[in-house]
Amino acid sequence: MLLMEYNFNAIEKKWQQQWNDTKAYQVPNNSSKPKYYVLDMFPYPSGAGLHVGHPLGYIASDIFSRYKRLKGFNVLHPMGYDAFGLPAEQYALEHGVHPAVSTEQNINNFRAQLDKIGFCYDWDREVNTSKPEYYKWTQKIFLDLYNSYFCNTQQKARPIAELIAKYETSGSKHFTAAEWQAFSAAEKEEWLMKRRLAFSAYGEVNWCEALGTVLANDEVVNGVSERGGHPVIKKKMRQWYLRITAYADRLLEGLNRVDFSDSMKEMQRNWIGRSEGAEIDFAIKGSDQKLKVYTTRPDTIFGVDFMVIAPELELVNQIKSAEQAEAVDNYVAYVKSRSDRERQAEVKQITGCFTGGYAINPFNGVEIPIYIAEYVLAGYGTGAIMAVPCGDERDFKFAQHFNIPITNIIGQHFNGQEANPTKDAVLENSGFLNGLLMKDAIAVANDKLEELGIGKRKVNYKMRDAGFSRQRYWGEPFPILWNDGVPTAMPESALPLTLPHVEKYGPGPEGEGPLANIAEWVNTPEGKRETSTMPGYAGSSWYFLRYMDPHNEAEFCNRAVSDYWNQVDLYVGGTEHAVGHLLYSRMWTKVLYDLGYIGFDEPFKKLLNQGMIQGSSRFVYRINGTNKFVSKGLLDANEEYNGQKIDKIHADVNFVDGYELDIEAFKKWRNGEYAQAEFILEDGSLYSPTGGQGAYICGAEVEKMSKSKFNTVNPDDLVQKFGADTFRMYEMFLGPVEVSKPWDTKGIEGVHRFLKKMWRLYFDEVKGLQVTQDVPTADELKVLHKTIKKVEEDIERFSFNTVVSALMVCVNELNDLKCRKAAILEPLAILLAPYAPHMAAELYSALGHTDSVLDAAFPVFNPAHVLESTKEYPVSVNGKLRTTLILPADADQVAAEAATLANEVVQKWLEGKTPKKFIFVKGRMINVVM
RNA sequence: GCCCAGAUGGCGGAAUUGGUAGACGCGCUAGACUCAAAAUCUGGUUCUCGCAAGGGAGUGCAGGUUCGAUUCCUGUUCUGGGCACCA
Repeated sequence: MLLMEYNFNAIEKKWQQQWNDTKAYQVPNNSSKPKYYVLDMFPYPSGAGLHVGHPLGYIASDIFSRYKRLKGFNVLHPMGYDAFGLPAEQYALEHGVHPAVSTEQNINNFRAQLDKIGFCYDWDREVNTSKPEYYKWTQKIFLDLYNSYFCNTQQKARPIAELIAKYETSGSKHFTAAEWQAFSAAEKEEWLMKRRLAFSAYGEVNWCEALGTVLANDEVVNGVSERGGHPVIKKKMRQWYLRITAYADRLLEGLNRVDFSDSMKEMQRNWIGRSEGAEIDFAIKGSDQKLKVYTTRPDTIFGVDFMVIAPELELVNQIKSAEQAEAVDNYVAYVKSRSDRERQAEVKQITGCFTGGYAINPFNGVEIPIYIAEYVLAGYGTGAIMAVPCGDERDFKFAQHFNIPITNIIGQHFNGQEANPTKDAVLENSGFLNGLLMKDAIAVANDKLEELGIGKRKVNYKMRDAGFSRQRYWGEPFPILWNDGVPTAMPESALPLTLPHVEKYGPGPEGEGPLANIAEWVNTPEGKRETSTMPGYAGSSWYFLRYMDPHNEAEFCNRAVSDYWNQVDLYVGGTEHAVGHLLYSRMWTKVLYDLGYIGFDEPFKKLLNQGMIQGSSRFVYRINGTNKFVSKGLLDANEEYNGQKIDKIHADVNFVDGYELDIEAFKKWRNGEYAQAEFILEDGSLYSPTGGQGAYICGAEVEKMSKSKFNTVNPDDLVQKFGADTFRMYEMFLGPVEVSKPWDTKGIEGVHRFLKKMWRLYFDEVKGLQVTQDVPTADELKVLHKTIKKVEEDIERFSFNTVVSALMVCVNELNDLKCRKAAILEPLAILLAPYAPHMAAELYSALGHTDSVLDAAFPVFNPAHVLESTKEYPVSVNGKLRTTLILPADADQVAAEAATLANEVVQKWLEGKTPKKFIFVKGRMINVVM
């Protein structure tokens, strides 16, 4: 009995213990082996714990790490926690539990769940962004950002001290050295703030007056607060920002040097949104003010029929006419209640308001009405556009809606029914641009604008500087002190500035963060502390560096150590971080590189995106107003039962077997909420606990996996029931890692059966180990080497699901061959090791090894074993497959043609005619065209 | 609305450079073993016509390129992700 059957519980416990005891996953910072760094996007430790969707990427990266180790690499594969964030604070608000306490509990829970799956993390390197030992360095990097500026000539970050020195000796284009020296501290700081990489400025936030607090976009639903449904408006507040726009071009350029998917690069490029155009100053009728617009199409300037400016611009108040003032004010108030998203999304419903003001076209003197409209955002370009309805669909619809006459500058290219955004039309009605092709006219128009001094070429970015402060408690405090509105940085020696303990998590006065309520913390002899905290992405922008040197108390990461580990070779995570986290961490890396802390300026060499695992929800159907449930098949096409309305209710997937409801479990669910319910089964009979064969069939839908939909599946239960090895393999077997797919627990038994079947190649349940030392046959070697090739190629291209299939095929074939030979089974155990490390270790040691399977050598493919002397060709006639033909592997076209035409099936389809064409692709196929 | 991605049997998926569509697994089904059940094993399983041999159709939808298209191109529908304070 002992170890003869596949006792996964005992095996997994034994090897996890052993690997723990021997520190088998500990990774040294120096090694004669080549290095390889495999990183997962670390998790936010949510209170809901892990569901089966979370480990998908972790398992993929774990397999790859183990594979690389077998291939002889020194592999860094760490794990940690992105532990600051809003949910813990929300939980604190609702339940009074301190975020530090709930976060620690959640981390312990996560850790226990992760450990069961058998990952090869070096836990000695664990990081936790909410620990002072960690955020000390987040604060230090913030100070570096604060104390640096982006030098436009060198195109890199430099210490701000260099800029100050320059100002002192030679001034700038805005002031002389003498003027600088005469500035007050506040005036100096005002100038420096314009250059610092981390800077303070005013920006808009979601403000909820009723709650007295700033809300995250997440907390605002349809313009009102999620909690309480109070109105939310935009309000200006002092914020911290990171000057990521300074790095826009380098962030674009760096994309050419990293291995991300094209779509991921595309998303980042679109986010950065670089465009080349012109800024043009329009005179405003009856005013000295200028209206500055940004356009990528200066060639269309004679087609401008109206201007649109962002409602929040100060200019609006200066140009609105007396008659339009009320309408303008009402519209501005309306826009204040709208989110940026809403403002751009609802194109069908056109809104806007005429200001009563006019701009003057500099080339023909035409008066152009100025409108305000929500679709123009203040944050992009100059916050004002020149609208050309014949060339832009949104402008066209706007013009139609407000009955603005449309000027056609592209002749027959414009049909009056819709705009035509072409650049290939010849311009008409366009003064000095007449007769030019639009794409040629752009440069001509730009030259003219610059010559006349009313405009200039300008590169614009859609990307804005990143908001870096939150009016929250659970984040890194800023090492900043304020005196009379002037910030000063704390010295690095004073770090970490630890987060003080609070009892209440509500907002401070004026909507500041909760820290503002602690007077003794805020007020110091050196000044008032900054009361906002850093956002979630602060700690995650550099964590991959801390893993390299996690215990260093003198620096965030030693240069020699980061030189050794260098870039992350493989980074695994979801596409939802495409533009946020990935851009921020790329920017931080570039800054740290510019300042000489590290020797590379792109953090992630290769990015692998894992898809989302969706939930497969199950529904039960209650007849409306009763406590009676009806099986799915009894519902009619309108989802009604005998004309009665039904309530569709989520049932917990964990007590539905396939589609069949476990009625007794359902009755006990939710404290017996449905204990008294009656059930009409699929066969129409009424359920009774004692009799009957009938079943209650549930409905099913694919939805996001979420607690509220009762479709989450906990990995712990599956590991308990089938073992970690089965669980790991099944997660991979589900489909390609990159693709989203629904979870269905049902199939896990197939993978489990496969592992048992493989086990029985080595062990007989009665006789024990059955492996022999006999010399393998050619067939057996062919099966093995075919598998080695497939497994290696597929892991290298991250096709983990097909590796599982290949191993299944291999075991099936060896089983058919009744192969029991160590020469075959030992390499096979090593092939299995990255996927099912526990079972592989057990098999490997059973074969007599005292060394660890973790450090075995990956089997080497030998093509000699898989050579074929013949090839079965598919033979098509007119592209339709009609038969197959076995030919020698080295057969040439002449031989193939002779054999094909002699074939009786081919002759039948040729009906005695001579084929027009004979296509032969060696090693592939034959096609006869007639 | 804008950006990105996806769609193949009852289900998850395979087909790596345009070359035998449906590997592998689930489910279903027939059988073996068993007093019975579980476990295990063997066979079948895209749809359709046919007793069979053998045809026909088929990779969201509509077109196109090609000797040949799941794969390339154009258009279109639906689904998922992101859109700047969720992480």
